[in-house]
Amino acid sequence: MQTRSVGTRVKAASTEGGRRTRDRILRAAAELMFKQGVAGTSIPDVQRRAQVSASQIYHYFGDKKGLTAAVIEYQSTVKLEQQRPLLDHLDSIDALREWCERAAVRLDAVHCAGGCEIGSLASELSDIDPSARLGLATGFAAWQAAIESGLARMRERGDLGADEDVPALAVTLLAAIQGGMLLSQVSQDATPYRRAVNVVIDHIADRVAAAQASRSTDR
Amino acid sequence: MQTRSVGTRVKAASTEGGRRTRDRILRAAAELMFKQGVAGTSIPDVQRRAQVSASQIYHYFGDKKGLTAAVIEYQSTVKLEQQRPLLDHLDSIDALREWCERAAVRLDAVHCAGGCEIGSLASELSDIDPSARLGLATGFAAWQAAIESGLARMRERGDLGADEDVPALAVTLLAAIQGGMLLSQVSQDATPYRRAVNVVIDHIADRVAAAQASRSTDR
DNA sequence: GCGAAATTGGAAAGTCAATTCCAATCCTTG
DNA sequence: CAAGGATTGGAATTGACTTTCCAATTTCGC
Repeated sequence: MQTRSVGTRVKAASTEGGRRTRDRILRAAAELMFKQGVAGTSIPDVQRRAQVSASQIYHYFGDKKGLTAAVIEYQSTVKLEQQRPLLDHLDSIDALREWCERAAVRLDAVHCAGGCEIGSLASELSDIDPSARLGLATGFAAWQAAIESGLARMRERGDLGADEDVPALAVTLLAAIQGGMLLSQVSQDATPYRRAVNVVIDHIADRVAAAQASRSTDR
Repeated sequence: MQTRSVGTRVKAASTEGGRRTRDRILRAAAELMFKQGVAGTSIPDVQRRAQVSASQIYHYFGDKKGLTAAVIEYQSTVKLEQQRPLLDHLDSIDALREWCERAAVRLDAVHCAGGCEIGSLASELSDIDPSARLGLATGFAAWQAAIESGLARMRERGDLGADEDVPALAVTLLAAIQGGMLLSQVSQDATPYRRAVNVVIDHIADRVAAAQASRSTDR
């Protein structure tokens, strides 16, 4: 991963004020890139939003690519941490529904603007920025791992049959979330997201019911 | 930012050569915008690719927004027509699998670059170009309608129970396709797409099996 | 074949973004 | 408090892109 370019002339903030500035820039850039896309966000845009001068941005991030990379990492980790309490307990149908519905409420709140923070970046950057693609792949992997680990626990516990393809179920839920958010973004209505996600969870619930049935048959 | 602009100074090609030029531009723009995004595609890019001068592009499309709108319509109708034979017969589990696998093969062929022609445009433009969003919503609606009509036929036929929520199943499959393609694009591996789509089709197949079971119970 | 309309080439204007640079100013540390 | 690095402001450079414009040139209807 020769993350290139970023290695150039990037100073880590070593003073308190510096750290706050860097943070302000990062937040502003993340918000703007989420709302308008990376290409639609100019450095002057970020300057205005963060109330900083150009040199501060270049001082801390090197160039726009470096800033973008930082935003990707920021979104990946921040969104993950925000949901940590929920993510760590995705080991029941109810927990899955609750987690997905949480996102639906957020969609409602913003009238479905922007879609998924990571998904939007992924769609825009995957094909044109290899190092960004890597970062985004890592972000998605973390998400998928969280879902998988919940499902795996359900399987160990016997809620799911030993033969269930947990990775496939996990990736399907993630895909439904991403695709559902995209459809909701385009239609400006969270219904597609809710439907897609709930159908997939219904399917998982069916598998749970099947496991239960076969268990009671066994004895 | 109303739909305007497109109404401005756009000449329809009235001569044969003109039509071919317009077409060449449209194809070039569609391809480039697919591969590099709309923002990443400049007019000079399109000029080079289509071997035309700037004035020809502005002559036929008015401005970049008009060109983008034309590309959206082009992708919507062309992709739909390409798949027409399959789309009109999505009324069996096998047909659904065949249709989705067809797309998977295409993903393999391009190493998952670009994702979905409509989905990529949707993600990039939905939030920043209202008229583009409308066009994309129409495009997605056509897709969804095709899936729904196949499922509806299965329901009429009794393959699916009368109580099945066909629109929800259809939107879920569409979401899995879109989300799966996104995940595949990011990971450069068609596996996520294949898994997501097949799990959703498995679910539909389960519903078909359930309908069959309840039918044989009835008699 | 002739005139009008369609089509085309290519230069040029105007804008704006990315990035660099240098001179201030601030902070920390000894 | 003085040196030196960290941080900041803002102008200047460079380059690309969108769009306009006008002068050819071709094509079509008659």
